[in-house]
Amino acid sequence: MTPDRLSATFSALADPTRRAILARLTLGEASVNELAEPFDMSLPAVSKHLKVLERAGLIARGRAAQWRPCTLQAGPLKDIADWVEQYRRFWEQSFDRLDDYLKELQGKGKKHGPKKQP
Amino acid sequence: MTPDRLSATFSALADPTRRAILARLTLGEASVNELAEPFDMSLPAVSKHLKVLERAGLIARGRAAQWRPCTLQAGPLKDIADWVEQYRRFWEQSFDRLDDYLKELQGKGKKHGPKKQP
DNA sequence: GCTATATTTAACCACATAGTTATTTAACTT
DNA sequence: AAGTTAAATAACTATGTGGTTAAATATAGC
Repeated sequence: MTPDRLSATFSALADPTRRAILARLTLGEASVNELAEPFDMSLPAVSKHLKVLERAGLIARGRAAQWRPCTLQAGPLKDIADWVEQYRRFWEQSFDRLDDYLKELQGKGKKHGPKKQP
Repeated sequence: MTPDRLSATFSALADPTRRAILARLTLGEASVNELAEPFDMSLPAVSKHLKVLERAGLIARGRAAQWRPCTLQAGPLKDIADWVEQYRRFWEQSFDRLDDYLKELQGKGKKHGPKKQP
């Protein structure tokens, strides 16, 4: 089965090495050797990570002599942002509940705090 | 190695079945059977997906008689939102460039369109 | 054409993932 | 106690992932 784009993007982001590569690319394009330099890992391993990022549409690769400079392509990240945005009210709601709880702890003197079902 | 929380979250979200389960849980808590119903998949398979979601902190499981109602826990999704937000300027920049390009195509008569650095 | 540099590909290994069916555990019902 | 329902676990299979080392490819420079 060909995995959907969103799955491919989440999957690509589920690895700290790949996220670090993306972070590096926010500073500008870089060669494979430059990208590999910070990692205690062979070059082919990094090359594989780049292939995953490329297939997810998160990087593009140019050609300049024997170098293949990589550049960040943030399009799929917008998809992630849009997807997760659907859930915003749920985590804000959680914080609201925590907030309510803390307020209740502080205001012990008050009756009972708000109830959901009276 | 114990994978970091962000990796675990991205990894959990990289599967369309699990994302569908989370979507279902936005409507309220549900039993394992209820969650499994839409999928052409055995119950143990769904049970495994739930375990992945639970270990990523994306759901919590209660107890009510022989049912284990699942509820959405959106906390880790905020981490995703915060992480991806770092990259917003990059996808907006891409759209800006596309926008500039379209404007340039339309306004052929005008001098050169607005420059970033004057 | 030869050699050095940059990168990819091939072949392999260990382990994780996503699914299956069969069995087991837990709690309710009668 | 026996049976039913809900869910998890066990045991297994197939495939994917992340890493390795060694070999192949592509380009630049002499």
